[in-house]
Amino acid sequence: MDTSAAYSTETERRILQAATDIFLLKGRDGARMQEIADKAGINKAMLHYYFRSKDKLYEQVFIVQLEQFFTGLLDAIPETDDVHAFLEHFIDSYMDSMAANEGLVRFIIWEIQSGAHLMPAFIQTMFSKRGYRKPLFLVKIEQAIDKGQMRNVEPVNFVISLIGLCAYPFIARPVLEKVLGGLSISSAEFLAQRKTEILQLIWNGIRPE
Amino acid sequence: MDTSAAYSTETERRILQAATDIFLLKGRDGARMQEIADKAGINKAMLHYYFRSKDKLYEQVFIVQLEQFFTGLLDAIPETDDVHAFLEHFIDSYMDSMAANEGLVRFIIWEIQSGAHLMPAFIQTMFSKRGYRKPLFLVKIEQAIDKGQMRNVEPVNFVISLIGLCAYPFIARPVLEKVLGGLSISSAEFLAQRKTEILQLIWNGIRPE
DNA sequence: GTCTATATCATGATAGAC
DNA sequence: GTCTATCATGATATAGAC
Repeated sequence: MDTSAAYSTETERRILQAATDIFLLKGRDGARMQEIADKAGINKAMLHYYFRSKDKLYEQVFIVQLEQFFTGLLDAIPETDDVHAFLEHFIDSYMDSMAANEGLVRFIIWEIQSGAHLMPAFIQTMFSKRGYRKPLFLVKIEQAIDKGQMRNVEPVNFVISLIGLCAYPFIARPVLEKVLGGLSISSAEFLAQRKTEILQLIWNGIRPE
Repeated sequence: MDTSAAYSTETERRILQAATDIFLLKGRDGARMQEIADKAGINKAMLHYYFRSKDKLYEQVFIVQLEQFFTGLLDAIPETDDVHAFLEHFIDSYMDSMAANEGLVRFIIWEIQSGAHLMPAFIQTMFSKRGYRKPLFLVKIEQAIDKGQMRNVEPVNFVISLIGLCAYPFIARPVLEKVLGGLSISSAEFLAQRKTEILQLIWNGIRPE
Protein backbone atom coordinates (compact mmCIF):
# COMPACT_ATOMS: atom_id res chain seq x y z
CA MET A 1 0.00 0.00 0.00
CA ASP A 2 2.89 2.32 0.60
CA THR A 3 3.07 3.85 -2.83
CA SER A 4 5.66 6.36 -1.70
CA ALA A 5 8.14 3.50 -1.46
CA ALA A 6 8.03 3.25 -5.24
CA TYR A 7 9.51 6.72 -5.21
CA SER A 8 12.86 5.35 -4.12
CA THR A 9 13.69 2.43 -6.32
CA GLU A 10 17.31 1.55 -6.82
CA THR A 11 17.15 2.89 -10.38
CA GLU A 12 15.70 6.14 -9.23
CA ARG A 13 18.41 6.64 -6.69
CA ARG A 14 21.06 5.88 -9.28
CA ILE A 15 19.54 8.49 -11.59
CA LEU A 16 19.42 11.11 -8.89
CA GLN A 17 23.02 10.46 -7.95
CA ALA A 18 24.17 10.69 -11.55
CA ALA A 19 22.10 13.81 -12.13
CA THR A 20 23.56 15.40 -9.03
CA ASP A 21 27.11 14.72 -10.20
CA ILE A 22 26.51 16.14 -13.65
CA PHE A 23 24.45 19.16 -12.61
CA LEU A 24 27.02 20.14 -9.98
CA LEU A 25 29.79 19.82 -12.51
CA LYS A 26 28.22 21.39 -15.58
CA GLY A 27 25.29 23.43 -14.38
CA ARG A 28 21.68 23.34 -15.49
CA ASP A 29 22.30 24.31 -19.12
CA GLY A 30 25.61 22.55 -19.56
CA ALA A 31 24.27 19.22 -18.34
CA ARG A 32 23.14 16.72 -20.99
CA MET A 33 20.43 14.15 -20.40
CA GLN A 34 22.48 11.65 -22.38
CA GLU A 35 25.43 12.10 -20.07
CA ILE A 36 23.28 11.64 -17.00
CA ALA A 37 21.76 8.50 -18.49
CA ASP A 38 25.20 7.11 -19.31
CA LYS A 39 26.46 7.79 -15.81
CA ALA A 40 23.38 6.14 -14.32
CA GLY A 41 23.86 3.13 -16.58
CA ILE A 42 20.49 3.43 -18.28
CA ASN A 43 19.13 5.07 -21.42
CA LYS A 44 17.53 8.44 -21.95
CA ALA A 45 14.01 7.07 -22.16
CA MET A 46 14.23 5.96 -18.55
CA LEU A 47 15.06 9.44 -17.39
CA HIS A 48 11.80 10.69 -18.80
CA TYR A 49 9.99 7.68 -17.46
CA TYR A 50 11.05 8.40 -13.87
CA PHE A 51 11.26 12.18 -14.07
CA ARG A 52 9.07 13.90 -16.56
CA SER A 53 11.58 16.37 -17.90
CA LYS A 54 15.01 17.85 -17.43
CA ASP A 55 13.51 20.69 -15.44
CA LYS A 56 11.79 18.33 -13.03
CA LEU A 57 14.95 16.34 -12.58
CA TYR A 58 16.95 19.48 -11.94
CA GLU A 59 14.41 20.65 -9.42
CA GLN A 60 14.73 17.42 -7.44
CA VAL A 61 18.50 17.72 -7.37
CA PHE A 62 18.25 21.36 -6.41
CA ILE A 63 15.95 20.73 -3.45
CA VAL A 64 18.08 17.92 -2.03
CA GLN A 65 21.32 19.84 -2.41
CA LEU A 66 20.04 23.09 -0.99
CA GLU A 67 18.45 21.35 1.94
CA GLN A 68 21.80 19.77 2.61
CA PHE A 69 23.58 23.10 2.30
CA PHE A 70 21.27 25.04 4.59
CA THR A 71 21.10 22.25 7.11
CA GLY A 72 24.87 22.37 7.26
CA LEU A 73 24.78 26.12 7.66
CA LEU A 74 22.26 25.93 10.48
CA ASP A 75 24.17 23.13 12.15
CA ALA A 76 27.22 25.37 12.08
CA ILE A 77 25.50 27.76 14.44
CA PRO A 78 26.67 26.71 17.89
CA GLU A 79 24.65 27.07 21.07
CA THR A 80 27.24 28.90 23.11
CA ASP A 81 26.51 32.33 24.54
CA ASP A 82 30.10 33.48 24.19
CA VAL A 83 30.30 35.68 21.12
CA HIS A 84 33.92 34.94 20.34
CA ALA A 85 33.48 31.19 20.59
CA PHE A 86 30.29 31.47 18.59
CA LEU A 87 32.01 33.27 15.73
CA GLU A 88 35.06 31.04 15.81
CA HIS A 89 33.00 27.89 15.59
CA PHE A 90 30.75 29.18 12.86
CA ILE A 91 33.60 30.37 10.67
CA ASP A 92 35.41 27.09 11.17
CA SER A 93 32.47 24.85 10.31
CA TYR A 94 31.15 26.93 7.46
CA MET A 95 34.46 27.24 5.66
CA ASP A 96 35.33 23.59 6.09
CA SER A 97 31.97 22.76 4.60
CA MET A 98 32.55 24.94 1.56
CA ALA A 99 36.08 23.68 1.09
CA ALA A 100 34.78 20.14 0.99
CA ASN A 101 31.96 20.87 -1.45
CA GLU A 102 33.38 22.75 -4.38
CA GLY A 103 30.69 21.50 -6.72
CA LEU A 104 27.87 22.52 -4.42
CA VAL A 105 29.22 26.06 -4.10
CA ARG A 106 29.39 26.43 -7.86
CA PHE A 107 25.91 24.95 -8.20
CA ILE A 108 24.37 27.41 -5.78
CA ILE A 109 26.10 30.38 -7.37
CA TRP A 110 24.87 29.33 -10.78
CA GLU A 111 21.37 29.08 -9.47
CA ILE A 112 21.56 32.46 -7.76
CA GLN A 113 22.89 34.18 -10.84
CA SER A 114 20.12 32.66 -12.92
CA GLY A 115 17.68 34.56 -10.77
CA ALA A 116 17.20 32.29 -7.76
CA HIS A 117 13.77 31.40 -9.08
CA LEU A 118 13.54 28.19 -7.10
CA MET A 119 14.53 29.91 -3.87
CA PRO A 120 11.16 31.18 -2.63
CA ALA A 121 9.52 27.79 -3.06
CA PHE A 122 12.48 26.17 -1.35
CA ILE A 123 12.33 28.52 1.61
CA GLN A 124 8.63 27.80 1.93
CA THR A 125 9.44 24.10 2.08
CA MET A 126 12.10 24.64 4.73
CA PHE A 127 9.72 26.71 6.82
CA SER A 128 6.95 24.17 6.69
CA LYS A 129 9.40 21.44 7.66
CA ARG A 130 11.14 23.26 10.50
CA GLY A 131 8.48 25.78 11.37
CA TYR A 132 9.22 29.46 11.21
CA ARG A 133 11.44 30.97 13.83
CA LYS A 134 13.52 34.07 13.78
CA PRO A 135 16.97 33.11 12.50
CA LEU A 136 19.11 32.09 15.46
CA PHE A 137 21.91 34.13 14.03
CA LEU A 138 20.07 37.40 14.34
CA VAL A 139 18.90 36.55 17.83
CA LYS A 140 22.48 35.91 18.96
CA ILE A 141 23.67 39.20 17.54
CA GLU A 142 20.87 41.19 19.13
CA GLN A 143 21.58 39.57 22.47
CA ALA A 144 25.28 40.34 22.19
CA ILE A 145 24.52 43.98 21.41
CA ASP A 146 22.14 44.21 24.35
CA LYS A 147 24.78 42.80 26.67
CA GLY A 148 27.31 45.30 25.38
CA GLN A 149 29.53 42.57 23.98
CA MET A 150 29.64 44.21 20.59
CA ARG A 151 28.88 47.62 19.19
CA ASN A 152 25.52 48.48 17.76
CA VAL A 153 25.87 47.00 14.28
CA GLU A 154 22.91 46.50 12.00
CA PRO A 155 22.35 42.73 12.44
CA VAL A 156 21.39 41.84 8.87
CA ASN A 157 24.29 43.82 7.49
CA PHE A 158 26.62 42.11 9.89
CA VAL A 159 25.48 38.66 8.80
CA ILE A 160 26.05 39.64 5.19
CA SER A 161 29.59 40.67 6.12
CA LEU A 162 30.33 37.47 7.98
CA ILE A 163 28.99 35.21 5.26
CA GLY A 164 30.67 37.29 2.59
CA LEU A 165 34.06 37.07 4.27
CA CYS A 166 33.75 33.30 4.51
CA ALA A 167 32.21 32.61 1.13
CA TYR A 168 34.02 35.02 -1.14
CA PRO A 169 37.26 33.04 -1.50
CA PHE A 170 35.25 30.05 -2.67
CA ILE A 171 33.17 32.12 -5.04
CA ALA A 172 36.24 33.72 -6.58
CA ARG A 173 38.28 30.55 -6.37
CA PRO A 174 38.96 30.04 -10.09
CA VAL A 175 40.31 33.57 -10.49
CA LEU A 176 42.25 33.62 -7.25
CA GLU A 177 43.93 30.32 -7.95
CA LYS A 178 44.85 31.43 -11.47
CA VAL A 179 45.98 34.93 -10.55
CA LEU A 180 47.83 34.01 -7.39
CA GLY A 181 49.78 31.17 -8.89
CA GLY A 182 50.07 28.12 -6.71
CA LEU A 183 47.47 29.15 -4.18
CA SER A 184 44.98 26.46 -3.26
CA ILE A 185 41.86 27.80 -1.56
CA SER A 186 41.00 24.44 -0.04
CA SER A 187 44.49 23.77 1.27
CA ALA A 188 44.85 23.43 5.03
CA GLU A 189 47.35 26.28 5.07
CA PHE A 190 45.18 28.84 3.33
CA LEU A 191 42.07 27.79 5.21
CA ALA A 192 43.75 28.13 8.57
CA GLN A 193 45.22 31.49 7.71
CA ARG A 194 41.96 32.77 6.31
CA LYS A 195 39.92 31.66 9.32
CA THR A 196 42.31 33.46 11.63
CA GLU A 197 42.21 36.65 9.59
CA ILE A 198 38.43 36.67 9.41
CA LEU A 199 38.04 36.08 13.11
CA GLN A 200 40.54 38.81 13.99
CA LEU A 201 39.02 41.26 11.55
CA ILE A 202 35.50 40.63 12.76
CA TRP A 203 36.38 40.44 16.40
CA ASN A 204 38.26 43.73 16.35
CA GLY A 205 35.69 45.21 14.02
CA ILE A 206 32.73 44.72 16.30
CA ARG A 207 34.29 45.74 19.59
CA PRO A 208 32.10 48.16 21.49
CA GLU A 209 33.19 51.73 21.00
CA MET B 1 45.38 52.02 -46.51
CA ASP B 2 44.20 51.89 -42.92
CA THR B 3 42.71 48.42 -42.91
CA SER B 4 42.22 48.54 -39.15
CA ALA B 5 39.54 51.13 -39.72
CA ALA B 6 37.45 48.42 -41.34
CA TYR B 7 37.48 46.76 -37.95
CA SER B 8 35.14 49.40 -36.60
CA THR B 9 32.40 49.81 -39.12
CA GLU B 10 29.09 51.07 -37.94
CA THR B 11 27.61 47.62 -38.42
CA GLU B 12 30.35 46.00 -36.39
CA ARG B 13 29.83 48.39 -33.52
CA ARG B 14 26.11 47.74 -33.62
CA ILE B 15 26.76 44.02 -33.43
CA LEU B 16 29.15 44.36 -30.51
CA GLN B 17 26.71 46.54 -28.63
CA ALA B 18 23.85 44.11 -29.19
CA ALA B 19 26.04 41.14 -28.29
CA THR B 20 27.11 42.87 -25.09
CA ASP B 21 23.53 43.52 -24.07
CA ILE B 22 22.46 39.94 -24.71
CA PHE B 23 25.51 38.22 -23.23
CA LEU B 24 25.29 40.32 -20.07
CA LEU B 25 21.64 39.52 -19.73
CA LYS B 26 21.56 35.84 -20.62
CA GLY B 27 25.11 34.57 -20.30
CA ARG B 28 27.24 32.73 -22.80
CA ASP B 29 25.02 29.66 -23.14
CA GLY B 30 21.71 31.42 -22.75
CA ALA B 31 22.46 33.94 -25.47
CA ARG B 32 21.11 33.20 -28.96
CA MET B 33 22.75 34.40 -32.14
CA GLN B 34 19.32 35.11 -33.58
CA GLU B 35 18.48 37.41 -30.71
CA ILE B 36 21.76 39.28 -31.10
CA ALA B 37 21.15 39.64 -34.81
CA ASP B 38 17.63 40.95 -34.23
CA LYS B 39 18.83 43.47 -31.68
CA ALA B 40 21.57 44.64 -34.04
CA GLY B 41 19.03 44.97 -36.84
CA ILE B 42 20.77 42.53 -39.17
CA ASN B 43 20.53 38.85 -39.94
CA LYS B 44 22.42 35.89 -38.55
CA ALA B 45 24.64 35.51 -41.59
CA MET B 46 26.20 38.88 -40.90
CA LEU B 47 27.23 37.84 -37.42
CA HIS B 48 29.33 35.08 -38.88
CA TYR B 49 30.60 37.36 -41.58
CA TYR B 50 32.02 39.86 -39.10
CA PHE B 51 32.86 37.48 -36.28
CA ARG B 52 33.67 33.94 -37.19
CA SER B 53 31.67 32.22 -34.49
CA LYS B 54 29.72 32.68 -31.32
CA ASP B 55 32.83 31.94 -29.29
CA LYS B 56 34.85 34.63 -31.04
CA LEU B 57 32.07 37.13 -30.58
CA TYR B 58 31.80 36.27 -26.92
CA GLU B 59 35.52 36.64 -26.49
CA GLN B 60 35.44 40.16 -27.92
CA VAL B 61 32.65 41.15 -25.58
CA PHE B 62 34.44 39.55 -22.67
CA ILE B 63 37.69 41.42 -23.26
CA VAL B 64 36.03 44.81 -23.59
CA GLN B 65 33.86 44.31 -20.53
CA LEU B 66 36.62 43.01 -18.29
CA GLU B 67 38.97 45.74 -19.33
CA GLN B 68 36.29 48.20 -18.38
CA PHE B 69 35.72 46.48 -15.07
CA PHE B 70 39.36 46.31 -14.06
CA THR B 71 40.05 49.81 -15.22
CA GLY B 72 37.23 50.96 -13.00
CA LEU B 73 38.65 48.96 -10.13
CA LEU B 74 42.11 50.42 -10.60
CA ASP B 75 40.73 53.91 -10.97
CA ALA B 76 38.98 53.41 -7.65
CA ILE B 77 42.36 53.22 -5.93
CA PRO B 78 43.06 56.75 -4.76
CA GLU B 79 46.49 58.26 -4.41
CA THR B 80 46.12 59.43 -0.84
CA ASP B 81 48.52 58.21 1.85
CA ASP B 82 45.88 58.33 4.55
CA VAL B 83 44.67 54.79 5.12
CA HIS B 84 41.22 55.72 6.28
CA ALA B 85 40.60 58.05 3.36
CA PHE B 86 42.04 55.46 1.04
CA LEU B 87 39.65 52.76 2.22
CA GLU B 88 36.66 55.08 2.30
CA HIS B 89 37.22 56.25 -1.24
CA PHE B 90 37.82 52.76 -2.60
CA ILE B 91 34.74 51.26 -0.96
CA ASP B 92 32.65 54.15 -2.20
CA SER B 93 33.79 54.00 -5.82
CA TYR B 94 33.84 50.25 -6.08
CA MET B 95 30.37 49.73 -4.71
CA ASP B 96 28.85 52.51 -6.75
CA SER B 97 30.37 50.92 -9.81
CA MET B 98 28.86 47.52 -9.03
CA ALA B 99 25.51 49.00 -8.16
CA ALA B 100 25.40 50.69 -11.55
CA ASN B 101 26.45 47.61 -13.51
CA GLU B 102 24.28 44.72 -12.46
CA GLY B 103 24.69 42.95 -15.77
CA LEU B 104 28.45 43.19 -15.69
CA VAL B 105 28.63 41.68 -12.21
CA ARG B 106 26.51 38.75 -13.29
CA PHE B 107 28.57 38.35 -16.44
CA ILE B 108 31.85 38.18 -14.56
CA ILE B 109 30.52 35.73 -12.00
CA TRP B 110 29.25 33.48 -14.76
CA GLU B 111 32.62 33.55 -16.40
CA ILE B 112 34.44 32.84 -13.16
CA GLN B 113 32.20 29.92 -12.31
CA SER B 114 32.74 28.46 -15.75
CA GLY B 115 36.41 28.16 -14.90
CA ALA B 116 37.78 31.61 -15.70
CA HIS B 117 39.42 30.15 -18.77
CA LEU B 118 39.75 33.50 -20.52
CA MET B 119 41.30 35.13 -17.46
CA PRO B 120 44.98 34.28 -17.94
CA ALA B 121 45.01 35.52 -21.51
CA PHE B 122 43.18 38.65 -20.42
CA ILE B 123 45.66 39.36 -17.63
CA GLN B 124 48.49 38.94 -20.10
CA THR B 125 46.84 41.53 -22.30
CA MET B 126 46.43 43.94 -19.43
CA PHE B 127 50.06 43.52 -18.42
CA SER B 128 51.37 44.14 -21.89
CA LYS B 129 49.19 47.23 -22.17
CA ARG B 130 49.96 48.72 -18.77
CA GLY B 131 53.26 47.06 -18.06
CA TYR B 132 53.70 44.95 -14.98
CA ARG B 133 53.88 46.64 -11.64
CA LYS B 134 53.17 45.36 -8.21
CA PRO B 135 49.48 46.03 -7.50
CA LEU B 136 49.17 49.46 -5.91
CA PHE B 137 46.79 48.00 -3.39
CA LEU B 138 49.40 45.70 -1.89
CA VAL B 139 51.97 48.48 -1.83
CA LYS B 140 49.62 50.73 0.12
CA ILE B 141 48.91 48.05 2.66
CA GLU B 142 52.55 47.19 3.19
CA GLN B 143 53.38 50.86 3.67
CA ALA B 144 50.58 51.28 6.18
CA ILE B 145 51.81 48.28 8.15
CA ASP B 146 55.36 49.60 8.12
CA LYS B 147 54.17 52.94 9.43
CA GLY B 148 52.24 51.21 12.20
CA GLN B 149 48.93 52.51 10.87
CA MET B 150 47.44 49.04 10.84
CA ARG B 151 48.26 45.72 12.40
CA ASN B 152 50.34 43.16 10.63
CA VAL B 153 47.70 41.59 8.39
CA GLU B 154 48.59 39.32 5.51
CA PRO B 155 48.13 41.77 2.59
CA VAL B 156 46.64 39.38 0.04
CA ASN B 157 44.20 38.01 2.57
CA PHE B 158 43.21 41.53 3.52
CA VAL B 159 42.48 42.47 -0.06
CA ILE B 160 40.32 39.37 -0.39
CA SER B 161 38.39 40.50 2.69
CA LEU B 162 37.90 44.02 1.44
CA ILE B 163 36.76 42.99 -2.02
CA GLY B 164 34.58 40.25 -0.56
CA LEU B 165 32.81 42.64 1.79
CA CYS B 166 32.07 45.01 -1.07
CA ALA B 167 31.18 42.46 -3.72
CA TYR B 168 29.22 39.86 -1.79
CA PRO B 169 25.93 41.77 -1.59
CA PHE B 170 25.94 42.10 -5.37
CA ILE B 171 26.84 38.48 -5.90
CA ALA B 172 24.08 37.30 -3.61
CA ARG B 173 21.69 39.98 -4.74
CA PRO B 174 18.93 37.75 -6.16
CA VAL B 175 18.72 35.72 -2.95
CA LEU B 176 19.03 38.65 -0.59
CA GLU B 177 16.35 40.63 -2.37
CA LYS B 178 14.01 37.63 -2.38
CA VAL B 179 14.68 36.53 1.18
CA LEU B 180 14.74 39.98 2.75
CA GLY B 181 11.53 41.18 1.18
CA GLY B 182 11.62 44.72 -0.12
CA LEU B 183 15.37 45.17 0.18
CA SER B 184 16.99 46.75 -2.85
CA ILE B 185 20.75 46.26 -2.95
CA SER B 186 21.26 49.17 -5.32
CA SER B 187 19.09 51.58 -3.37
CA ALA B 188 20.80 54.65 -2.00
CA GLU B 189 19.72 53.69 1.51
CA PHE B 190 21.21 50.22 1.53
CA LEU B 191 24.36 51.32 -0.25
CA ALA B 192 25.03 54.11 2.20
CA GLN B 193 24.41 51.87 5.19
CA ARG B 194 26.54 49.10 3.79
CA LYS B 195 29.46 51.37 2.98
CA THR B 196 29.43 52.70 6.51
CA GLU B 197 29.32 49.24 8.03
CA ILE B 198 32.16 47.96 5.89
CA LEU B 199 34.35 50.94 6.65
CA GLN B 200 33.71 50.69 10.39
CA LEU B 201 34.26 46.94 10.42
CA ILE B 202 37.47 47.17 8.45
CA TRP B 203 38.76 50.23 10.20
CA ASN B 204 38.25 48.76 13.65
CA GLY B 205 39.38 45.38 12.43
CA ILE B 206 42.81 46.48 11.30
CA ARG B 207 43.72 48.75 14.20
CA PRO B 208 47.20 48.07 15.48
CA GLU B 209 47.15 45.84 18.54
C1' DG C 1 28.37 43.71 -48.05
C1' DT C 2 23.84 41.86 -47.63
C1' DC C 3 20.27 38.71 -48.03
C1' DT C 4 17.56 33.93 -48.40
C1' DA C 5 17.73 29.39 -48.01
C1' DT C 6 19.65 25.48 -46.24
C1' DA C 7 23.12 22.26 -44.35
C1' DT C 8 24.46 20.09 -40.24
C1' DC C 9 24.12 18.79 -35.87
C1' DA C 10 22.79 18.21 -30.94
C1' DT C 11 19.27 17.94 -27.73
C1' DG C 12 15.02 17.00 -25.13
C1' DA C 13 11.26 14.25 -25.53
C1' DT C 14 8.26 10.35 -27.08
C1' DA C 15 6.15 6.24 -29.63
C1' DG C 16 5.79 1.69 -29.67
C1' DA C 17 7.64 -3.11 -29.54
C1' DC C 18 8.84 -6.41 -26.06
C1' DG D 1 9.92 -1.44 -16.66
C1' DT D 2 13.10 -1.44 -20.38
C1' DC D 3 14.78 -0.89 -24.85
C1' DT D 4 15.40 0.96 -29.96
C1' DA D 5 14.26 4.11 -33.10
C1' DT D 6 12.64 8.38 -34.12
C1' DC D 7 10.47 12.96 -33.89
C1' DA D 8 10.50 17.92 -33.29
C1' DT D 9 12.93 21.69 -32.32
C1' DG D 10 16.22 25.05 -32.28
C1' DA D 11 20.92 26.16 -32.66
C1' DT D 12 25.36 27.38 -35.16
C1' DA D 13 27.19 27.84 -39.34
C1' DT D 14 27.57 28.27 -44.41
C1' DA D 15 26.49 28.35 -49.62
C1' DG D 16 25.36 31.01 -53.11
C1' DA D 17 22.50 34.58 -55.46
C1' DC D 18 22.35 39.52 -55.84
